[in-house]
Amino acid sequence: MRFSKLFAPTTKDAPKDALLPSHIFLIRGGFISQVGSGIYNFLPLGKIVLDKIKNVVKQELDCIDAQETQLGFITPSELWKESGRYDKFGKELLRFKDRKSNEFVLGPTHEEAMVDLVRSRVKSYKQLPLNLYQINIKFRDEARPRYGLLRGREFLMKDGYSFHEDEEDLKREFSKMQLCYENILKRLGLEYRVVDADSGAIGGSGSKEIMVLADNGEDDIVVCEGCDYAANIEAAKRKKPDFEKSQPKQGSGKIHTPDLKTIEEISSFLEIKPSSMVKAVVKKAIYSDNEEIVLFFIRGCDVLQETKALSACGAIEFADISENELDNLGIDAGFIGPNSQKLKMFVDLELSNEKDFVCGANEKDYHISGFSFVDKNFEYVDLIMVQEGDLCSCCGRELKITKGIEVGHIFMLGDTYSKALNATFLDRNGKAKPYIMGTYGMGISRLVAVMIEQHHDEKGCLWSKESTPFALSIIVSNVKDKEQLSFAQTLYEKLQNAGVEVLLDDRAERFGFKMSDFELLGFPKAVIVGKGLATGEVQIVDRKTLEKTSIEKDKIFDKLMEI
RNA sequence: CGGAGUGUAGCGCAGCCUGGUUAGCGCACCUGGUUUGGGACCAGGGGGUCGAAGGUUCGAAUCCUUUCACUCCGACCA
Repeated sequence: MRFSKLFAPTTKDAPKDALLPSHIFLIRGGFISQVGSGIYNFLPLGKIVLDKIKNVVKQELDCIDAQETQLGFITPSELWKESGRYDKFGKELLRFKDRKSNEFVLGPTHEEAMVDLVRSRVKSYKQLPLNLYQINIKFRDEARPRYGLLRGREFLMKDGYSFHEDEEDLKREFSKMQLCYENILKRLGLEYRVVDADSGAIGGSGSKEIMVLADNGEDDIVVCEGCDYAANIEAAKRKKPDFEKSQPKQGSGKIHTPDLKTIEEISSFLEIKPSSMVKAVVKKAIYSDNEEIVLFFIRGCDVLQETKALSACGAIEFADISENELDNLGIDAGFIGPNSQKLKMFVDLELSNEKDFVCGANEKDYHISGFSFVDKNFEYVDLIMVQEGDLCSCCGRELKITKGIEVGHIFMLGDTYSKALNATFLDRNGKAKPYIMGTYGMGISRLVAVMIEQHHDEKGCLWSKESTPFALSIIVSNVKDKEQLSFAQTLYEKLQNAGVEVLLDDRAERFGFKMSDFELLGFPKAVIVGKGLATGEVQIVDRKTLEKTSIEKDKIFDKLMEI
């Protein structure tokens, strides 16, 4: 490709909306342009990168016998109603009607559509397992699109679905998919972690997220320094710490604590450690058909992890709760305890069988000490947020918290969808049974941004070998110099014939302008054909180090073919 | 969905408070010339229903009302 013909409008200034490096450089380099909130055009350079990443993903998937399909972007609402997600999915699901008033949705994910495709055609265990995927546009009407391609409303995603006769076979496929995803990220040159994840509302028996490490990531992930344990903060576990015990001088029983509501106030008043107290967290849980107040009890020094709390009570979300509402229920905020509680409540797992706590007395201005969980029949679940410095439950080393961007999520779904959609096959005993399913997503357009988020410098992009739009740019320093131009052109044609993806920067611009563009666009290498040519030399520039190496002009072709 | 902000040329902005001929500036763009190893210089030039609708006024980019779009913080994010 000749740069003089390439549609790549680069700019010197960043658009005011762009904050993250990936967003700034993709816009400045003319890779993408914004159409509307969360919707982007891909210009030629962006399209090449997108296709390259797509091809890597496709190649790796085809290697493990997954088969590519393409489902309709627009899905009839019927299917969504059948699975029950039409109402559950919320406002992210864009619904509309056609001219005949038939209802449709823009596909945000395709479990329903894929099950529908398979259910009438796969009726025997002999046809299983089956792994189908597509790489296609998705639309989710996000409440708040942001960060360019990282969180768009319209985006390109690879979504795959596997069908099995039993859980065992699903587990086998799940591990295979994990390896496949890891191979994809290795080929793209990305540093990543596979982390335990919360399965969320989609349910199923287990899920893992593939996180690319990046400072601007939206997710907090917990990683162990000693072993390969890693988890999303929403699902992270820790080794139960050895808490120092402390008792109030007042002894056990009811203690008058006028107007002392917070953990800090009471712990300093009674001269005890927060870890010897029980904290009550009140939430209003919203379900699809009703709502209720739920109490969560955790150790005074801990923090409630909301996602864990949500899955404990099975609610869709938590809403804020006002002092008035508490008053109406006869609850004194600041004095809530687990004892003889009428409301629905959950207790953190680490508190089970522990004793000697100070907690609220369920009476204004009073706390009780000496409270024991021993032999108390509460519902114990993991509720706490892992903090930096907690210890790993696997190896006991320290846990660190770092930022990541979710680029893939793999689920062992089980039969949730196949049951809901009545999708069954005949097993070895001739009995009808719902498929056991897995689902596997990977954000392709998000990966374009992630490449830059992880690999850039202050001047621009740093594309890896598998993702770069061009392997090499030949920069003609002065196109009016006939020698330079003709040497560059000859080299360009030779390289092209040898199958190298090469760009010839033959624009009538000054040297500095072209170098800056090269740095912004981020191809791995450039050859400068300039004034050195008079003495028989050209230069190779390495984008990463920005080092220039002079080389005899007659040896440049062979040298380039080596790299 | 709650809070804040911005819409004036392709991009970045000034003008608005205090209404007054043809609405400015920088970058980009076009023509000619000089230049050519780090985003050149000189000269000339093109490009705007001032987000939209309505109102006040002799007169609106400017004041008022409504509305739309976009951005940021938060909530949310199979």
